[in-house]
Amino acid sequence: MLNEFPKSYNPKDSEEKLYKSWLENSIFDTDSKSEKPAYSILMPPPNITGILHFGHILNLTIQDLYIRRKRSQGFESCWFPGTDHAGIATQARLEAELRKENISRYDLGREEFVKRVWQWREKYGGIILEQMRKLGISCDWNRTIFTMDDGPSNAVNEVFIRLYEEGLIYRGKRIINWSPLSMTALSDEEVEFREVKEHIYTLRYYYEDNSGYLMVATVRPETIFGDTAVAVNPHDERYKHLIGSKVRVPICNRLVEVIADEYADPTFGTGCVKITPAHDPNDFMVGERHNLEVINSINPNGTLNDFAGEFSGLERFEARKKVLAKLKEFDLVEKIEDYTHNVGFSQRGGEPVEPYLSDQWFVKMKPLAEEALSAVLDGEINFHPPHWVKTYEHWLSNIKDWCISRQLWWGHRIPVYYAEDGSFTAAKSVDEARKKMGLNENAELRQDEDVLDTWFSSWLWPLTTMHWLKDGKIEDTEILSKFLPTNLLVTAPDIIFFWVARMIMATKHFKNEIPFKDVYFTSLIRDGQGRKLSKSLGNSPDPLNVIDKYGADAVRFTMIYLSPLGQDVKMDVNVETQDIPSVEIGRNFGNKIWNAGRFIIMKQEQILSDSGLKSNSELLNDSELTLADRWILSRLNTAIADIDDALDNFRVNDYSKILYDFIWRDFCDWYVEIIKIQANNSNDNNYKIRLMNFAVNIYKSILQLIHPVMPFISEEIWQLLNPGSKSISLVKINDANRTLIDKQIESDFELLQSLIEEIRKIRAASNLPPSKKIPLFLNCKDESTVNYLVSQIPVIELLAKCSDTVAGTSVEKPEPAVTSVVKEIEIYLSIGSLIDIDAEKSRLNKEIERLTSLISGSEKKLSNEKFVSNAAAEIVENEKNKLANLKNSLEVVRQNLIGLG
RNA sequence: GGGGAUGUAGCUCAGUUGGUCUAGAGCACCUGCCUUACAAGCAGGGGGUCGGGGGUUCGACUCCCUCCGUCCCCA
Repeated sequence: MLNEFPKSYNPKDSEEKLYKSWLENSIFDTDSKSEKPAYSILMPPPNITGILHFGHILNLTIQDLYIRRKRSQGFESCWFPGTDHAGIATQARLEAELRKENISRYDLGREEFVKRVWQWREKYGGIILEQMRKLGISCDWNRTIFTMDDGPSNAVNEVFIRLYEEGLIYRGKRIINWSPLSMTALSDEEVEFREVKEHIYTLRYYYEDNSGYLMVATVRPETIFGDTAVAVNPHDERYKHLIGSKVRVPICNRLVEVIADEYADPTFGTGCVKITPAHDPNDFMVGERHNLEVINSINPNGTLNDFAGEFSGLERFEARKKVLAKLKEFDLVEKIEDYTHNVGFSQRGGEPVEPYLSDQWFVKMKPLAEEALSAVLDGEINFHPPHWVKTYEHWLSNIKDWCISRQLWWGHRIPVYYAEDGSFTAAKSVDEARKKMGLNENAELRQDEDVLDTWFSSWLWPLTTMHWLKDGKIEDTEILSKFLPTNLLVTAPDIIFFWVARMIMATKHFKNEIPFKDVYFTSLIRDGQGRKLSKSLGNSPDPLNVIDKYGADAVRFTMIYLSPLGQDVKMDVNVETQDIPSVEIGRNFGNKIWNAGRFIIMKQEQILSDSGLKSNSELLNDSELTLADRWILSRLNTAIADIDDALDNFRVNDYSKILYDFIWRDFCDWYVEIIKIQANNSNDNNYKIRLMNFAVNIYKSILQLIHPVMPFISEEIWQLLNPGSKSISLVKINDANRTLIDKQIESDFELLQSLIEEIRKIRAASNLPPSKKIPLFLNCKDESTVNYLVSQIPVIELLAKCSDTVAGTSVEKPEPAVTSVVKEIEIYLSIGSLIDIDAEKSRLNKEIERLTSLISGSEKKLSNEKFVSNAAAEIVENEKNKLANLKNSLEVVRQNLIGLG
């Protein structure tokens, strides 16, 4: 037995073995034909280039917690896993590999390149899912999908075509966010704004007749080659006379008109602003209003083009320096000032994005946004914490069209076909396109070169995971009718727009259904200094190492324990050792549970072997239940009810604290100690067996309660207690039995606890060694208290290290003694010569001081007529009782002090 | 500039509709214990004018105003 139950829990021995057995026993598999009520969660698909980080750990733990809990409550509990293809990241990964071979994707050609990406994906794309298994998560792996699989791809095509036909997808020439590094368009959401310290340059734009110049301020002098006007505000008196005249763009000497437009802010800079329609979204709009020429002077890779003359081919920031030098050379710079402003950076490559004029595909968002907004505002979908609703509402109310085309090769190629005359249509195939366009079957058609934004497939996740339009036709699958809407989505708030909002849009629009009922936005993980975990700061340990050191259960529990709803999680990170020491909380707790189990099992076996009796499953009779037995039943059921409440309201952090306090404080510190007493004080072996069966039952409930967050250790011990059982998660968990919750018993027990704690305190204050048993005298106010305490003498004596207890209503104080009073029970410890009179006097004096100040506070309150007349009768009554109690205690302490001489 | 969150013990946080006793817990710190489930443990202790100021109220950590600090999102 001891082999099976080492002194401390070793997760390494259990985790791999148990996970394997769960898979072998198909514990996580689900059946859409099941009669059981459904519960489902969609896993936010990690991308195939991803590796596990602490954000995932928190996120996955919360999902697994709910899935496992619902499974044990008898639901058909299905967690849908999968991965997304991450267009830009994956393509970049492969291009980096190709660079090592000294080739580019153009050398390979599109078809070959895509083939290589698939090969890469086969090899590495599942790594993150493998890593996730180390955490013990219980998703239905049979249902794993990948956004580039045929099913999801068919759905993407179908959706694109439908939206196109509804007029919700259109092609347009617009200024979009361009990534010069990835050489593709980005959506607005993929751009991050950061404050950057730069300069503002005031340049001289000479009048046509060179009689003077206009001062024009710009932060981007390298874009002058695209200037096609200078704007002033129509109400700006300084420049009114110049409107309609021409000025000379520095260096290139092109003449451009001075135009009047409200966009020019008279209070900013000189009040004159150069207009470069191809390189600034605001300028573009000015250009449209004034019908200006649009000159694109920058190449897709961020270098200047031939419009820049001698600067052609220079990278944009390099070009800025060179252009500036030239401007200075010609004395065209009026002044240079420091200037701090916001610059957009690509979330992917990290480089500043280039506002870029190009043909792209867009989704018209307004009509989709309206449905999505009302689903949340009307309470069909609930956000936790609810304050995210405001963010959501703000975004949807100010929504702009979504740029969905990407100039990449890896992704869903846009299902649009162009004829030679430039006309085009969206279709599932060339043939269908020809038919739609009324062309003969030999007509040459060219498919759009671009692919779709990865999120254009992710937003269909609630549908594609359930095989909607897998074949392009069937919209109502058995899975959908069973599991949609899903119950819960757990995600980081930074993808609320990218993904959450768009899934609501798509599911509403295409299926007229909500994708999920509740959305839990997880906390951000930060280090001890409040910084985000990041590779470059080196404060982001590999979760797999941490799991390896402490065990998956410890990591899971600690994360939940440290993560309050709606607030960031701070975890101390030791950068040198790449350790997270606070995971000890979870490890220690796991070990505590382990040892409590170890004790109960060992005790049970010891009783059986000592008595020679056979084990049975008889429990304690009602009449045999002691106060402590009833108390632990009451506490257990209180804990179950509280846990239900916490989890129903998405307070996972409370759930972990309820468990921690109940298991450690109530069960281990008090109940297990009392079991020892109850077992040792009885000669009835059959009673002892019943007692231990009773304790084991409580303990099994504990395992079931802890299982959602600590699946491995709970399963491991469950197997020891129930040899042959397939899994703890297949055993239905009981609801709270509220008839066993007894507040009177709890308060009786609290009196016992207070008494024991008070005795321990005065023992400690008198430096009495724990090994020394002290005779105890208790003087009580009434007979019922005496009777109650007498019944608890074995417990008091053992837990407070006392002996020869005398309890009564007129117990004399022994001399010399250390003394105290708690809840109107006078306590005397007869310690003879061990007493330190001076120390005892000073302790009592301190106590008198404390009580006196409390009494004066209470008296003041009660002498306030307004308090007595305004406050609720119950409150006043309580205050009076409190005062009486304090006065009584004070009197006792005073007498005790006098007694010391 | 707009919106949101947050400020309670050295650190991380609880504190439910204002009165429950004397503001709690974990970690850290100090003291004493290998009390045969657990030293990854047990028992005890010190430590807070609840960010500052004002207001409402008999009574404010809790409600209102204002200021200050920190963080996030959007423009």
